[in-house]
Amino acid sequence: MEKELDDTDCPVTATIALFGGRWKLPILYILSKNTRRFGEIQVRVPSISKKVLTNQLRELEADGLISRKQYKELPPRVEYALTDFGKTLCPLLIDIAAWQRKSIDNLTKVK
Amino acid sequence: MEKELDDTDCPVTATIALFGGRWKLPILYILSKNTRRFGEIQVRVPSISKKVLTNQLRELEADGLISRKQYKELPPRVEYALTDFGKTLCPLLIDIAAWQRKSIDNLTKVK
DNA sequence: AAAAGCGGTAACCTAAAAGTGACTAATGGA
DNA sequence: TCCATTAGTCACTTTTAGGTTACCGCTTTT
Repeated sequence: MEKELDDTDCPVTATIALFGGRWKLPILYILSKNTRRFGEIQVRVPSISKKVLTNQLRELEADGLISRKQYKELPPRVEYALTDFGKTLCPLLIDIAAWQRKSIDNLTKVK
Repeated sequence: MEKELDDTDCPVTATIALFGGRWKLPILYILSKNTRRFGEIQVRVPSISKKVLTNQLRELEADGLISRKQYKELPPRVEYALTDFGKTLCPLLIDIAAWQRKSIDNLTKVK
């Protein structure tokens, strides 16, 4: 049997690396609706800690999906938004949300 | 500011919990094309160990996305397949793969 | 007679991720 | 005068995930 897929050519592995973190998709989903400040994101993903949120945002930024704009004020103000590249994910986010709504019976049955 | 989302009502969080593991989406993708035996899956996800593969398969099974059929033979034969519920994910898998193909320039640029 | 084949499990260990609490900056308000 | 505010960072500990090796059962092949 010859090998068909590996880490590099599997068409979903590279993608999952981008938003596979437990919080990345929720964060992207939140930002797909509005530009948000750090604290606003944190409130909307309640069980995430500052440290982890910072970390996830940094990775999303490094991957070019979100932008970070820091205002020179005190107290500090930082706004996060989807980049143009990040916005290309929106249809996917919508599809995922739609799938979840259709599947909610199965999802709750399983829990 | 009132809270709008939490872990339970965010429409993408529950979904990411289903296939958010590093290997789950690739496994589902493989099974979307064929029913596969344990060893066949392992060959197609080369850097995964038996232990982790077993673990991921058990979780996917517990979540109702895949089925496990064990034949009473020796050496053992076990076949994994998408359940009907799991099959409802196929369009999503296709969309994700399509997005990745369109975004490959950005993805490689970032790396 | 010995080894390979398959689909695991068990025990053990390391590495990565995540949680926690304290700390910072400059300003506005009580 | 002193506290609250925001978006983090730092140091430290705990939890989790993952890797590694060895082992199993029974039949067929060498």
